[in-house]
Amino acid sequence: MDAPPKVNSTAASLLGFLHRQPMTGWELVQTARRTIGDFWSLTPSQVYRELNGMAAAGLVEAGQRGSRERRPFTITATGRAAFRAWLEAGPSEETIRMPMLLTVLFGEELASDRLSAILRHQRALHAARLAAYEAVNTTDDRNRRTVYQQATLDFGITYERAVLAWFDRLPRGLRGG
Amino acid sequence: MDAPPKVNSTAASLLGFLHRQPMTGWELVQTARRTIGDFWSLTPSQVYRELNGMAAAGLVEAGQRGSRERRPFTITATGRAAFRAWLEAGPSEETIRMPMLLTVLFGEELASDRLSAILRHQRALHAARLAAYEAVNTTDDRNRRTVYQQATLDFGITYERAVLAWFDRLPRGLRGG
DNA sequence: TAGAACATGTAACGGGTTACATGATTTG
DNA sequence: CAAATCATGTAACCCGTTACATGTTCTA
Repeated sequence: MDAPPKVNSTAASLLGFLHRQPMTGWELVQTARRTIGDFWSLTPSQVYRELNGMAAAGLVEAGQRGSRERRPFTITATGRAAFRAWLEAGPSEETIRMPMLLTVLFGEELASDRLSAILRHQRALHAARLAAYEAVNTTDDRNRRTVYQQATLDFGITYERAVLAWFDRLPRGLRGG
Repeated sequence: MDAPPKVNSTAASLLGFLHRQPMTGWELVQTARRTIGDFWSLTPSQVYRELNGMAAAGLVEAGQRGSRERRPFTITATGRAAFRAWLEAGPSEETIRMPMLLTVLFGEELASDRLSAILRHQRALHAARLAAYEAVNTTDDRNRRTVYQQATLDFGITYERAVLAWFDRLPRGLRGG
């Protein structure tokens, strides 16, 4: 009857990965980078801290230390319940923070060639990200991805294409010569 | 020769607004919500804390308290230098955090009608945001907006349209219905 | 004139970021 | 075998969020 402890999205994601098998902190870092890194950033520090916190709260259990101080964590029944509660609650509200748009908004204070140089650089970063997504999308075997994984990849591609289209529709004054 | 103190994007934005005239914390909150609120969230608490910090660092100066404990802040020469340094440096790297995509990725753990209900709700939120942007774009006098303001508005519209298109291309299993 | 909304803050917490430490393993 | 890199963490800081307090002005 006790409600399971509330977890944040980072902790919940770790619990999600631990459903399949026990993992060490490092393995979780790698898994997270690979599977959610494109839309949910995290650092090793966070992972180790969350694991300690979740162990204290009984959501995971630490196993025996192996070589190199490596310590596998196993999800508990409480951990599964906490993950499920987080998932059922639906996504928390998206907080949009776009540093580039701050630069654009205050752009009149900048020399116009400096602003357009900054924007061209930003465009290149987005173009590179799009290329990476499309490479994965076309090269890798599609059947290796679940519909859920494919949906997140599609989001990335759709987003980056839209951003590039925005760059290319900027007035000349901002886009540069 | 002394490098100006480094400021974060929130503090820098406040300095940007203070270029025109001295403002109180509350006025800054309103101005920020109105002009950058769509792509840079901030709370009154942050504003008051940043103002105190910047006053201690000599970037702004607090004026006489007026009625209702109201206290106007004026930007200093150091403050202008710090703002300029922040602006010249270009935007910090965008950290993308999309809680909704976490829900999608772990979606196979959810009952499929629950997932599609969540996604339909999210779609409605984005549709509402797009409608609000487009209302501003078509109703308000375009000549009241600088090219910089128009560019950020265009970004919002482009982004929300792309997100809606993504929703509408999801496989039936995720979209429901 | 009582209650609502406005305006101005402080305090505490949560969690993301950065810096640092240290032993294990790999590689030149 | 020395240097680089891997792996595992701790500590401190920064800053966004939430909760709370309090006086002021407006409105029914």
